[in-house]
Order: sequence, then structure tokens, then C-alpha cells
Amino acid sequence: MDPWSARGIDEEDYERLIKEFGIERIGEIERQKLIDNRFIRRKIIFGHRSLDDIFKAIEKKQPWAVMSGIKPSGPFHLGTLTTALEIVEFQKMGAKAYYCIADIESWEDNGIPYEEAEEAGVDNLADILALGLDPSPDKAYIWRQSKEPIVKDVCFKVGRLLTQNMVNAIYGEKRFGLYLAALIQVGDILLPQILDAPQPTIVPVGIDQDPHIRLTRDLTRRYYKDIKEDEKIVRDAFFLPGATYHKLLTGLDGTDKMSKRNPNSHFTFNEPIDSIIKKLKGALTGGRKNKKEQQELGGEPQKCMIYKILTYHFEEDDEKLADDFEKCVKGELMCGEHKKECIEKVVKFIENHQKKKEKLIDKAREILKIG
RNA sequence: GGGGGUGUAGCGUAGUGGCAGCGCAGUGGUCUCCAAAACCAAAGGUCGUAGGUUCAAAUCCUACCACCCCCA
Repeated sequence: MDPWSARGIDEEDYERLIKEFGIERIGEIERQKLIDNRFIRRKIIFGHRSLDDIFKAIEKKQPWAVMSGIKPSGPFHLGTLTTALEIVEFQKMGAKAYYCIADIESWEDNGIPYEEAEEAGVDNLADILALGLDPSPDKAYIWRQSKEPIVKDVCFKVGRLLTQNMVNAIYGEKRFGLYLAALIQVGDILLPQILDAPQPTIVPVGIDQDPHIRLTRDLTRRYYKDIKEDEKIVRDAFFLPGATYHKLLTGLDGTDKMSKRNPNSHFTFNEPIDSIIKKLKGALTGGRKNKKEQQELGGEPQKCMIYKILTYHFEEDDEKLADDFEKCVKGELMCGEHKKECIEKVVKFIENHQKKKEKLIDKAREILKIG
């Protein structure tokens, strides 16, 4: 699995990942505890590491952190929306949010200079603010990798522990800069514990980002142990950063993964409305050959991108969602009609979002200290 | 530091001096409740860049750039 590639992951792969890489399944117990979280409730988040630490912190009313970030290489889209909403939801549950603008990664991976990444960073931050992230200092810390000494420091410190064989095993052979970006990301994930205090941290990510989580946990275990002076612990060992893993949305047009390469596979939040509508009209459905067969056999919502994006993002009402699923399977709901309804919801969401976001651009500039 | 290789449409490639082609993707159409699939059609190019040789250069020469491999 490669965090920088655009390959998709199918159902069997999820099972394999759970078995081979020690990702824990979100069972009914965990699900009930987090039932307010849409992504957990709808089983979009299917796995985790070290969620138990978070539950303990919540029970004991101790501080805990949610950390994630965005690579400022373009506007928000449905994929980045998932992570962003996950952060917002965990913040609402009581976590302090740590949000990183990964401009070192956008340079190493996409060749975007820091100065060019500023604009995208501001835009991205305004998006997540519009989605409800509370930026007040006691509830959030937001940084740019290129301007944050803490993360660079971690990169060098843990770099001593990393061998060629390890990076090859985790990432395969890549440009050297990508390995550096991976170590910077270790810094991002540890920042909450360095900046504030050792505390359970959850990193909500797409399953393709698990290599970064594994690397971070490995290096944390070895480097950030108890520090003792005269047999007295002067700094507690860090918590191993945890993660939640969500399933990745596939391309609207039925291709493997939403990717920048393929504009029909996704739409962005900055895109003209009619372009978004056009793409949604062309989305893959689970419909049958014709109306008659649809009525007789029913549709296949598992394959349907309209159903999927409604589940992920655009249908607030669980009952309505379950209802439509039923109707589709029974052949009572026609794809054309369903699509039209979905388009209306998406357009409404985007228009509403744009309005909120516009007012937050200046705020985003101020937070990132970009003039 | 030295040696070798590659560079052609978004991607993958053919083309050893004589009209730059093919597959996939993308676009339009037929079909479909909408899509997909299938079928039909049209489009897409500074042949890495800059010079040179030649009546004629993707093709030969020189330099540069990018990427890959090998040796020290």
C-alpha cells in the first residue's frame, strides 16, 4: 500500500489489511460509544488503532487530541471532506484539534514551492473552518510544516532510528524527499504531545495513510520513552498515536479512486456549479439496463456512487438513507430520480458552504500569518 | 567524479533520413429512467530544449535539461 499512489482498494483488501497489519476492527462496543459520529455509525470508519486510550481519556475527563492535516496542493474535494469532518466531529466530542498544512509534503510530492502552497493552504483552512472547526487557541492548534520548528526537530531526532531497510519495507523505493516528508509527518502527529503534554492522540485518515501511522508508532515507541533523572521520571513516555481508518470513496465515474489526474472522478469545492452538476449527472449508478429490469430486479446500491456520496456526506437523515436503499433494491426508486435529488442536495451544500467560507478567508490568513 | 540508457498526444507505445501512427483514457452521438457496458464518429502533436548537417531530421551530429541504471 502506498500513501502517494492513486490506486484504489477493494473490499477484500480491507479484510487483508485488518489481518496483516494489525488494524483493529470497529466492533459494536466501539460503535455504540461513538454512535454520534456519522462515519462510525454508517461504518465508513471500519478500523482503528488505540481507540481505547481515547475512551479512557474521555471517561477520566483527561485531555486528548485529534490530529490530521491537508496537503495544500489543490481545493477541497469529497475525499478531503471526509477527514476534515472527522476532525470537526472529534473536536466536538472534546478533543483539542491539531491541524496541519502539509506544505513540506506538497513540495516533496508535487513540487509546489512553499509560497505557492500558501494560497491553497488559506483556501483549505477556510474550508475546514466553514465546516465547523473551532479555531480558538484552547480548542485548536494550526500550523504550516515549513514554519513549525517542532516538526522539523522531530524529523532529525527520529531520523537517527530509521534505516534504509525500514523505509523500503514501509514505502518501497521513493524519492528521498518523500522519506523526509514522512518523518516530518511523524513530527506532525507527535506535535500535540510535545507542544502540550503526553496525551492520547487520534489521527483520522483514509486507510491508504496507514504506512505513516505505522512508522510514527514504531518511532514513537523507540524514541519517546520515559525520561529519567536520578531514577525519577521527568517526562512520561508518549502515548502511541492512534488512528481511525475510513474507507476511501471511489471515483464518481466508477474509476478506482478519486484523483486529480481524472477530473471526472471528482469535483472540488471551488468548481463552477454547472460543472459539478455535469459530473454528477455522469456518475456511475447501480441501475439496470432499462426501466423494466430495474423494476423487476431492483438496483444495486453497493455499486452506486450516488448512494455512496449521500452516505458519506450529503444525506443527513439516517432513516431516509435506509429507506432509499430499500426502495432501490425493490425497484421502486429510479436512478434518474435519485440522481436528481442528490444533485439538488449537493448544490445546496456547496452554495451554502461557499457563503460561509467566503467570510472565513481573512480569518484563515490571520491564523496562518499569511498577508 | 566516470560510464551507459531513456525522453513521441493525458497515459502506454510504434516509427534507422522522405505525409507522425496504434492502443487505452478523454470528447460527441446511438442506446438507457440516469449512468455503465456495447456500437458509431470526430478530435487530440513545438517528436525534452537549443543549435548544426541535409533538397529533406522524431530519425544523423553537438550542447543543455529531466529521469533511470551501473562503476568508484
